[in-house]
Amino acid sequence: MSGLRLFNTLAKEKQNFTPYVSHHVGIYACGPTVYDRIHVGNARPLVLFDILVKLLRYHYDTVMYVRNITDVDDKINQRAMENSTTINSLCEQTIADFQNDCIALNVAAPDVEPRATQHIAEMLEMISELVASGYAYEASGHVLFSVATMPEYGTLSGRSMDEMIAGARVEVAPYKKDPGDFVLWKPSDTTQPGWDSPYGRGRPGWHIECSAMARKYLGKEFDIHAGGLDLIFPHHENEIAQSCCANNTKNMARYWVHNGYVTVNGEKMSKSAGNFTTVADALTKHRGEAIRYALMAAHYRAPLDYSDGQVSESKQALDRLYRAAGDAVATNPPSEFIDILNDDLNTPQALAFLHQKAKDTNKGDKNAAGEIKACAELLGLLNYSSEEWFRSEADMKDLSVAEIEQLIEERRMARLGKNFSVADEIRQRLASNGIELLDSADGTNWQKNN
RNA sequence: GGCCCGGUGGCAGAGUGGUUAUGCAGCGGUUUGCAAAACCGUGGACAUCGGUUCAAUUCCGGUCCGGGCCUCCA
Repeated sequence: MSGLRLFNTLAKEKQNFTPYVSHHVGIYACGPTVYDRIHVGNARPLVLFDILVKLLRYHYDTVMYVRNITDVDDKINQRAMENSTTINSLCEQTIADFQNDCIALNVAAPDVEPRATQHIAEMLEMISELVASGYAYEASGHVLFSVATMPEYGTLSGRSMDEMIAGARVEVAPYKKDPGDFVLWKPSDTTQPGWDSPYGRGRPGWHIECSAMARKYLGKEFDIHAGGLDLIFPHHENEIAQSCCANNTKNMARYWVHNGYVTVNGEKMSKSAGNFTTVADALTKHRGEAIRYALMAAHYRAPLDYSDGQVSESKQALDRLYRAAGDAVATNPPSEFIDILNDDLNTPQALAFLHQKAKDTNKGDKNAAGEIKACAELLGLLNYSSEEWFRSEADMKDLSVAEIEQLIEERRMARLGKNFSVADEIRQRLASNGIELLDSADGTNWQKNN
């Protein structure tokens, strides 16, 4: 019994979480399409589901976390052409960049990170099952899923076929039997990546890879499927259709978890809107850990407005935690903290709890610092020693550590001689180099400010 | 056009049918040669209009405003 409760999009309410197999959890999250660097909006689910997986690992003996990489997609083809590069080298470069971004944000690698192009056979197998059982049909070189064959289609997103047809703004391809039918396989010309198949040389539609890879690594029915709100329809709806029909199961995953958007001035951050900040850009101004903190500062289902100011505040909040926790050794997270995270991953309240513990530490509670460290581990925060945190960004172009320490010694002598104007000059000089001096009974410490 | 979500103090952001989180910023203290940190105290909010209730920011309904999905999207 974990006590974990999650808001399940399928049920539209918070539910107690129980895995299919006791002590074991399987979770799948939709990963990036590797045609471009990820932006802060893409980073939110990475960080949140990283925390969710850490919490699951805390509760359960084994957790199988699968996060795919989509490396076959028409956006990739287009971008490779625009950049006069090959699809392969674009993908390899983007994956390498992606992994660096994850490291900077302290997002742990999943247990399996399957790539679509390495699972074409599994996709074709699932497609042939769907065709054989009448859920899919061939038309004009395409294979399409027939939504009319699945009465439950639309359950996840809460829309009926009638509504969708009523609101349809898409041009419907003439070969579709039904406007809602979606592509499982499509023909490739000689310039496009393609694989031989019973339907001719072609490439997979977007959705089938997740169904095929989830089945391979997690089985026909698994516990949690996660992703951004914008994947509910059509992506996840279509995954469910493919998987449930091919596998003859009631569910693909039992719990569907969706994170809210990162917004900019209240509007969704997205590639197409052009209002995005890449993680790489954000990292030129901010610490990865501060960005990570900012991404969990709002509840995961609520929108999160991204701004430099927001990240700077996160940095200040982290400073406070680092000062309080220092280099204490992590003990165990208090049950109160676990309860907070168990309640649908309430990270803002979890952070508030850490700040409460910081206050306790400052007031003399000897256990609180170790508890802060332990809690922070679950959130993937406070990964540095306080020296690393407060000094690592020090700009050493003008002053070496030895020079800083020499100046501190000169200042100490000046202070001993009550020569405070000299002491203040040294403080000023260091301050203008971004070094802040901290006097205490034990002597003078220094840190990089801001 | 259809469907969905949200509006909390200067800002960010939890939560609750009655006792007003947390961070940053403000104010007054303690401390400090200075600075920082820390501590103590303090001001300040639940979009709006109705309804239910002994009591509503919290439940219900209308209004206004904002956002999203229906098309690639985390």
